[in-house]
Amino acid sequence: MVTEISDDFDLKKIADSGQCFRWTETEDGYEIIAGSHWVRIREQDRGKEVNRHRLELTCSREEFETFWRQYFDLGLDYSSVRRRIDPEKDPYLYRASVCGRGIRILNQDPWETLITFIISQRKNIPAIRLSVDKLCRMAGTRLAEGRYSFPGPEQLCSLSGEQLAECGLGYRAKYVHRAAEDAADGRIDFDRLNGLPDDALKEELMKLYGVGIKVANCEMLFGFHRLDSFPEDVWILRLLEEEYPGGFPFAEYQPYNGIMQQYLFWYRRTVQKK
DNA sequence: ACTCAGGTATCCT
DNA sequence: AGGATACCTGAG
Repeated sequence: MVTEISDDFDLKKIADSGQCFRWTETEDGYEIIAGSHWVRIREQDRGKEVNRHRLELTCSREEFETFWRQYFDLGLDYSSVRRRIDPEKDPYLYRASVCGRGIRILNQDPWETLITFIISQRKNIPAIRLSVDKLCRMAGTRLAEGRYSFPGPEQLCSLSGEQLAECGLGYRAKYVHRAAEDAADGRIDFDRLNGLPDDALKEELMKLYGVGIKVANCEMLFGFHRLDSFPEDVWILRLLEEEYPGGFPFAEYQPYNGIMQQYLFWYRRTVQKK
């Protein structure tokens, strides 16, 4: 099916934004696995009009409307969020947002996101991808040739410590195993967590073994779509130190500080590279 | 060989 | 409370 989108939308920037680890580049687009859904997506007539995107997906219109529309967060107008940035008052963020235009915060499954970001600690992005992929092949459900869903809590529980080690989890294996146990028997209840306000949700997430401030914020932003949460990693910390010595003006951008974080992170990593 | 990676738990003071 | 340190492992 084909759909038209008239808003910021850039597949490559989303893929490189560090929020998703199950996108693989194809000849002319990406292949995405999310939950039990699998799709190939490409943009037709790329680069003609700025905010007019014709996307071709290998799914039915029905599946697009019931799943992928929400996944890509098409209900939020990112260009209007971006226009809140005043180039005079915040030139650094403005530059970042111009360069990062097209990034969107995906709606990903909170379970999958939790495990992925537990794995992410002290790993670079290729290494995260590799571990997650091994985990899916080992314990996920086969969707198609060579494509596996992310394993559910019970599926992950069934793996031995040795098998987890084979996925290159290292010292994170015990965190992943505990999370799988807790989710499988309901001690982690994602529906309940989803009903909590931001501050209570963060508090609950940080109680989990292997989840500190950074992973909790990533889970808030990418797993629970709390768009105001602002993960502070080594890149962002260095950036804040250099560019915002008086502190970042969070009050200006509520409730979308997380989107601003994504522009900053992407700009710093891919444009400035320092 | 060596450092570093989208950090966190644990052990100090 | 806040600071130092160990930690698995793949990539550059």
